[in-house]
Amino acid sequence: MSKGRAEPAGASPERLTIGARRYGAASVRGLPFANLLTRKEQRELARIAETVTYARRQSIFKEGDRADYLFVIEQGVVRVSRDLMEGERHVLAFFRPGDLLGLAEEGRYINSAYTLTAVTLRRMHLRSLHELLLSDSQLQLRFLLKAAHELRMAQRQLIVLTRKPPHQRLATFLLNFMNHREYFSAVENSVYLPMTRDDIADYLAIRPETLARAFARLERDGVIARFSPREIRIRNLSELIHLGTV
Amino acid sequence: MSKGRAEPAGASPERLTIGARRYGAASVRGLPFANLLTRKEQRELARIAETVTYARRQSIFKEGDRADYLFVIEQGVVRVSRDLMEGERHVLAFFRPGDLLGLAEEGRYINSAYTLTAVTLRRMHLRSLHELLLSDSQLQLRFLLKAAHELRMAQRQLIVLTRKPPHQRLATFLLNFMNHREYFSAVENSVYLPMTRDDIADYLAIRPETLARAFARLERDGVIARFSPREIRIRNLSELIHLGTV
DNA sequence: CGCCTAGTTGAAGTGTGTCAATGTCTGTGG
DNA sequence: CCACAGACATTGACACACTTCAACTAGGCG
Repeated sequence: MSKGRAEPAGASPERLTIGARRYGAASVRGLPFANLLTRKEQRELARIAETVTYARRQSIFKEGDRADYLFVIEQGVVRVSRDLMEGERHVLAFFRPGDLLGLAEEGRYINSAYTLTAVTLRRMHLRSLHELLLSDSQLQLRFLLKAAHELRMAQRQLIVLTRKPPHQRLATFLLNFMNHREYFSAVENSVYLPMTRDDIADYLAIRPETLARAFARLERDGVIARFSPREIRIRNLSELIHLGTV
Repeated sequence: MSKGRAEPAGASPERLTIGARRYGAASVRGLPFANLLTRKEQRELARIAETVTYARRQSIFKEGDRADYLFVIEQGVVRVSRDLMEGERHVLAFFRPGDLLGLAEEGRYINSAYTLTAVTLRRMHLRSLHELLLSDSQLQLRFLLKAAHELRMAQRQLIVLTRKPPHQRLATFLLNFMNHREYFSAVENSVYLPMTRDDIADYLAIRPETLARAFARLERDGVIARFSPREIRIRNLSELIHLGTV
């Protein structure tokens, strides 16, 4: 069964092996995602994009850095966060393949981006992207729809974080991750979480201790089981959905 | 001085008189707003837009309604909210002139919109807007930038609502309103709030009682003074900024 | 002028934050 | 491959802030 180890440091990010169970490959095409790029649009972008790779646990950019590029994630998971006063930190999102990275204001990134796994990105100079979007309005519409999608997600998250108790925030979070093949094994009914408890706590706007109690509660109520801190088995999906649906 | 009365029910929304003090006229052009439309772009939009007006305290649309139109606010204030379980409600925004109204998903509005004052809107059929945006990529870029702006605001709000105590959320809220000529009188240093305490509480994700205590605290600390529930005088701006800046 | 709604204030309950200690994993080096 | 160190995660006890429940006040509209 599961040995409960974390993902191997040198592993290719598209194949994460958890115990004996293999988590499927990530692919930009074929993900159950709204607003993804068509092949033609990807080719268009490829003309102005260059591929860059980052190792695990590296900073891509920090808030306040000059924003020269917009990134599209090809592979891996990126943590997007903002620093608050006195070492506090808010995690705004965990971005995965297909997501757009690099929200800026007045030429500066407003968030920091950090790789949780090895990551492959396509980056585009804002200047050339600007030109391309003006010349290809179908492509631009994709970006607009993607932005609208992000806006809906942000509003959703706002409601979850301000109105739901910790165990329901956690339920919502787990459901989110179950929607992504790379980190959900349907055979074992288990989710692999590629981030630490501190990351999740900062994402759900609670303390790590409170998060631990939320995990304990879901486990006590038979909703989940914990193999290891990062591998969670779903034991009662309908109850999880009941708790986690906004 | 101020008679502390609420805005007159039949008043034209572009001139709100508070006591002896007159609050300036609202205008789409000239507002200190990023991402506003140029005159040329407004003419473009005008071709497919029709002007509609709503009286005060009316529903424009409800969440779940078929989304046929996107709205641009010309005059007045619109409350955007989402219903939660059991009569609870979250207010996502108070929209003013220049704001885009009508975020939808799968052909349905995801929020409800309600007028707090008399409101003038321009509404555009999504179908014709879709066409227009594809044919005018400069205009589409405006919409994209506006969406990015909304996204930044949502992230900001997320941090305020999850990390700041009630009196600081209130400070942030008051500062927001001070940025808008229609509701801020520089001469008297006073802000007029066109919504009820319940609206503000639902926006700040606190109970009305907690909001009342937050008002009391800012007043006790000499930051504000209350003429009437809806008219607030700013007594210590730098402290308000200190408290309310994210 | 009086009723009804909106707003404020007080007192008690509850859940999350905080502080501290213990337990457990992970990734390193031998 | 194994063992160990340090980071990560969990659990318990207590404090405090917001919520809840209730009473009271004030303002606006009929």
